[in-house]
Amino acid sequence: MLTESWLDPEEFATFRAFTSTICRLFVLFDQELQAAVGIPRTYFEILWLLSEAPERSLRMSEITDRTASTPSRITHAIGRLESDGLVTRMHCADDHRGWFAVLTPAVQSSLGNASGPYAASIRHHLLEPLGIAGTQELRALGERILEHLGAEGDAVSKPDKEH
Amino acid sequence: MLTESWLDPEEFATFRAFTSTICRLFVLFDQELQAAVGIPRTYFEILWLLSEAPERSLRMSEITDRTASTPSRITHAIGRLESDGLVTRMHCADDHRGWFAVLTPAVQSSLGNASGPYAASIRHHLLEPLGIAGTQELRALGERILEHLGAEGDAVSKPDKEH
DNA sequence: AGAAACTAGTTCAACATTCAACTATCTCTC
DNA sequence: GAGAGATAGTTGAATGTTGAACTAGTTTCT
Repeated sequence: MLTESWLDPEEFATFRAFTSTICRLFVLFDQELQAAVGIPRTYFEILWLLSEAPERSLRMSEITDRTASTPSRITHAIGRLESDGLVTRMHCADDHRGWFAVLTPAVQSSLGNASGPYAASIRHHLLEPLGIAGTQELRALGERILEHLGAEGDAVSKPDKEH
Repeated sequence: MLTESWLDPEEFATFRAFTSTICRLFVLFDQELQAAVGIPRTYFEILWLLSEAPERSLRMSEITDRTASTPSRITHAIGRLESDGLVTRMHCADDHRGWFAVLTPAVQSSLGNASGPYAASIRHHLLEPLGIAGTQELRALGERILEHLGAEGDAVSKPDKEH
């Protein structure tokens, strides 16, 4: 152990099992999508969000928030998706600082192939092994953590508040 | 929705809650560690592994496995940690293809500062909101998924088996 | 109206990750 | 013991991510 204030074995085991599982799942999903569409999972999540949005479009900042990402990353991501012809940018009329990312019609056909296998992979590697009960448990736990993160508000973005 | 074979709302909600929670947690942990030691979380995990290992050393391949990573990534990571003076490489006597990564004595003091806040962050953002019962549930779920991944063996590495 | 502060998004450079060769060693089999 | 195939790890180029500095538009306050 690195210090005496380290996690106790119980906590440690949970953290490890948790993160290691996630990492392995993410790797699988990434491979699946890379093979199917040639884009990373994080980029596919953006297309997914857009596909559900009204007008198939979202503000850059909205994408940033919903993907728990950063403005910079989204700028780069949309840049690449744009040059792939999957997305276009549209200037925002209300707020001239803002931009919308809009799904192109082309994307519909080119991604139909991807979403099926991706969904299958999620079902196969995450949902099936858990079963219905486990799936509900997992969702409840995830939501509890998220709630807690949200409740802390700005304290989260300033970790030095802890001391 | 991108296609008719997409996830149903229940499955969708679970997957979203799950991944979004993880991403947010990982971002927090990353910031914490970046501030404390100036290395990414994934690199810190390697140091953590090494600190627990006998002789404070592990084979490259062992690190690859335990971090659910790739050989290339570990090579690069150890390369950086080495040039930071946190790790050294030691040729493996038994198997001349192999190398050990060994924690330097220097690292003990320089990481003592980091592990405390990191542990606190894990406790604060993950374990506390769940409570003891939730923590145990989470571990059980993680292990179930992992078991399933393991059970599939090589089928996992060849996703085209699904069709 | 005009300055200060804030917000949306981009840019650039440093850094991390991936993927596909590639080298070196080991193991198995004939 | 020689050759085929497997395993351990590295390399380098392409790609993705981060963080700080920046531009431009918007709000707020007086």
